[in-house]
Formats: sequence, C-alpha cells, structure tokens
Amino acid sequence: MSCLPGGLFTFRPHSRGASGSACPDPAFPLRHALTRPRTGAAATRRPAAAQPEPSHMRLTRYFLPVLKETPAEAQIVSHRLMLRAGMIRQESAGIYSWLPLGYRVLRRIEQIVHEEQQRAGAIPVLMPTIQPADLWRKSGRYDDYGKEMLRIRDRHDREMLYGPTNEEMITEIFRTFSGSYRDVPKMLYHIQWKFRDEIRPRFGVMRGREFLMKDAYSFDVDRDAAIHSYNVQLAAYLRTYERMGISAIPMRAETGPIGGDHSHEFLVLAETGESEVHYDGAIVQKRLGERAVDWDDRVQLQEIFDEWTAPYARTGETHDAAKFEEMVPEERRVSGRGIEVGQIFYFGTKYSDPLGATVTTPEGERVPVHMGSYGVGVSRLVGAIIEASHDENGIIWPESVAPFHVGIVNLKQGDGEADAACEQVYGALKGLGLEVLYDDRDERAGAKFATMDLIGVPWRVTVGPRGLKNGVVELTSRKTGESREVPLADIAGVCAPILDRVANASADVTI
RNA sequence: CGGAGUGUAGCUCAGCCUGGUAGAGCACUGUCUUCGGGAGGCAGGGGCCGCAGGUUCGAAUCCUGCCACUCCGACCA
Repeated sequence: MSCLPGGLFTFRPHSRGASGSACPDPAFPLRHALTRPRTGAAATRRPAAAQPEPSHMRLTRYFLPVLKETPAEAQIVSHRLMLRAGMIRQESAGIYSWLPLGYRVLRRIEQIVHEEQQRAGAIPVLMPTIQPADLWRKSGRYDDYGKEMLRIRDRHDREMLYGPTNEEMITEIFRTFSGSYRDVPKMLYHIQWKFRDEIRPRFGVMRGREFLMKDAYSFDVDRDAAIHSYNVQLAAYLRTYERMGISAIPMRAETGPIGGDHSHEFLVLAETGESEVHYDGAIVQKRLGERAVDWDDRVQLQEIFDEWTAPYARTGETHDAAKFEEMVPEERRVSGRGIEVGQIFYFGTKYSDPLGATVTTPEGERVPVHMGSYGVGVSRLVGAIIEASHDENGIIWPESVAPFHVGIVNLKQGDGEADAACEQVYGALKGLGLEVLYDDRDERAGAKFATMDLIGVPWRVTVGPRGLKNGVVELTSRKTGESREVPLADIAGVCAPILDRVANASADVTI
C-alpha cells in the first residue's frame, strides 16, 4: 500500500447537489464598522499609495468568460461552478488551464500555505517536475509505481518521469548536504505541480492528473524529535485551513507498516465528499484562532495535538463503531462525508534507510534520520472550498481566498452620476488596499448581479440612481444576502474591517 | 483496462433510425425599445457535421478503422 503523499487525495463523490459546511464567515462587517479602530497588520503593511492600479480590476478590461449554461461534462457542483465562473478550462482529461479568476484563487490558497509553513519553521525549496528514473530505482519504487507514473524519455533516450511525489529527491538533497545531528531538525517544503496518470480522472480539479501540491518533509535525529515535527505540522495545518475559512478536521488515518497513531488526514465536510466520516460533533467548533504558538515548545505542541486528536474523528477506513459509541455521547455523534485536503505522516526511516540519509549523533553513532511528510492538495482545495461553500446562484468565497474582496455593480452605466459614484467607491476601496472588481459593463442589473453571485465575490456594493438620490449605496453580503445602505462617503470606513480580517493572519514572510 | 455513451456554431442541443448540399436557443455584431435580479423586436456574422477510408449519382446521416471526451466498474485504499 502507499503511505505517501503521492498516494493521497483521490476523490470519489458520494452524492451531488447541495452545499456542505464551511466555517461561518467572520462577523458581518457592517455593524460597528464606523467606530471600530483599524487593527492588525494590514493598516501598516499595505500602504495605499504604493498600490499600482491594475486595469484588469475593471470588468470591461478583465478576462472573465462566464457561462450561462452548464457544460455537459461537469458532474459535481465545484466542477460546474469553476467552468461557469470562467476559472478553468479543460485541456485534456484531468488537465486544466487556470484562467485569470481561478488563478487568483489558486494563488491565494498557495500564499496562505506558504505563509503558514514558514511561520511553522519550514523552509521553501522548489524541486523539478521532471525526475530521473534512476533515483526511483534506488528506492525501489520505479517498478512498484505502475502506470500511474508518467514515464518519458529525453533526446538521449534517458529514462525520466514526471514526478508524482518527491520523497526520493528530497531525501537525496538532505543526504548530500547533511551529516551531523547539528544539521537537524530541518523541515523543507515545496509547492509544485505533480502528475499522476489516473486511470480515470474526473470531477475537475478534485481529481485531476496534474495537480498542485504542497509537500513538506521533516528530518529529525530520533523519533521523539520527529513527533514534535509532526505536531508542528498538525498545528500549522489547523492554522492554514482556518485561514482559508474552512473547517478541516484531522482524522486518524491508516499508518500502514509503520504503525502508531501518527498519520492524520484533514477532511473538509461536504455532502459530495469521497470519504465516509464519523466524528464527535464538538470538534467542528474547535478553533486554534489567535492562540500564540511557540513552535519550539514540544509540550505546547503536544498539547495541541492531544486536544485535536482526542475527540473521536475517523474516516470509514479506521472507523470503529464500538469505540465511537463508547467515546461520544449519542447527541454528538455525526456521520457524513468529507473531502480529503491534506495528510500528515510520520514514516520513520522508511526512505532514509535505503537511501542512506544518516546523521552522526553527539556520541558518534551514525543513525538514519527520522522523517515525516506532510501534504496539502492546493489545487484540490479550490474545488473543496466550493463544494463546502456555494448555493444555487454560485460560489460563496470565504474572504481570505476570494479572487476579489468586493465587487461594485453600477446599475446605470453611462449615467454621469452613477459612474462618478462608482469611481468614488472604487477609488476609496482600492485606497484601503482591498481588491475590487468593478463591473463597468453596459449590462442590465440582473446580468451584473448574476455574475457577481456566480463568481462568489463576498461583498457587493450596488450603486444606482435610486440610492444616490439619498446619497447612499448598498452593501450586500454574498453569504447571508444581508444588505444595508451606506452613505457614499462612508463606504471605505465600513469596508475597512474586511481588509483587517483578510490580512490579519498574514505572516511577515516572503518566498 | 472491461462495459456503456457522446463528438454538428463559442456554449446547450436538435437533425442521423427512413441518405438529397445544416438548424434552434443562448452568446457575438448593428439598431430600436427597455433598464434595481441573466429583457424584447428587427437585421446580420459564424460550422470541412472529430479524423481517415469505404458504399452511393449523392453521406452529418449507412459501413470500417482510428482519435478524443464523458459515464459505470476496476484503480486510488
């Protein structure tokens, strides 16, 4: 069996249709907005004056090929909505182009993963997509991997492959440059495109052949140290998913030949999920929130691990009905479906042994390093978030991953007063540092509303003659549908909290 | 890889059974009327009917082969 990230994230839907669960958005920003002081990093880190003006934030200049009708091939809701919202285009079975809107979301998710990995102490690298076959012969996996591995030959007839995962390569990198206990602990990660030649790709980006994935690898001198690295990644994942506005529950996973309880899959609850899940309903409410984490504190990280793994939460594979009933009071027992969006794994010396990745201990003994690997399905998350957060009109993006924070709908394009008011709102929101999509097309109101709903922009400012007569515009939440009139001059103040929330958890790191 | 389908305009599809030189809606262009939830009229543009053979006076239509895509299964585990 495969215990490796390369074997993760297959997807099989259970049912079609309605939305599942996403974390509720943070509080509606309208209340108290005018009196609430600006807080957080955003106010200082994004000087408005330094913002260039990308012209593509006006819809007439953007590339947003939305479809009114649903393409025939899309079976599940996230696939349908990604096609309709002009996020992706299929180029071959399981292979997609990311169009501007989809690319924006993908980059946002990727950025959050980068920030949280680095916050937790992992170091970014980038390994190639193409690998030599010899490396895989060394680990013995070249023949094991089968037809899922895309094998190619270069002009000199050398055997190469498009990487389905990178354990071999990262282990070689570590082995080459590290030899002492002083060189550990180390945690390296990369976000790279991978290819698995699935027999039957389906469900859009949820189970493509080419997919973007974060893989982190930890190197430690012994098991205890490796378990700490594992706990660090678990906490980092909790932060990562919370920032994306989704609830991904760590569930005990199969550990294969290594044994122990150190593999967890993170599942987003959604009715269309591929995995059967059983869990203590109380865990859904748990939040790491703004808890200060000392990433070197083994005790604290162990406590976080214990806190999140104590409640019963398992997939169908590891489910134990008797234990479930014993551990969880009946009213909190929940069974449903989930989409796997990450997996963390401690695998000891499985690769360091055959590949000879050792360090010398203070006592002069050469020992193989203890490793773990930690995957996040970056491109898959785009689909998973949509599965967990949509309605009959389209996508409902959590603020943190939304392609645009605010959309402006001009109800009477070409009308001097409406145009001027839109420009004023547009300028004010951009000035804050928010990313704004201004629908300046000469379209009817209904078409503009439908587009904004479909692409899931979390906040919409509606500007029309009716409101302007009273000097107000309308601010509407995509998620709740709740609206409120805002004096034109106050729009920036009212929207400021959005930026605070979005930038709130953003770490001071660069790639 | 087994089974079942589908390839016709940018998208959703009809036409194929029963061969006679290609259609609708949406989208697009122009125009008029509309204008707070995907409006309506008029006038236009757009297709080597997946590819290659074959049958026929004549093929989108019938036959053969190939290719691509989709669905079910197996696979992922």
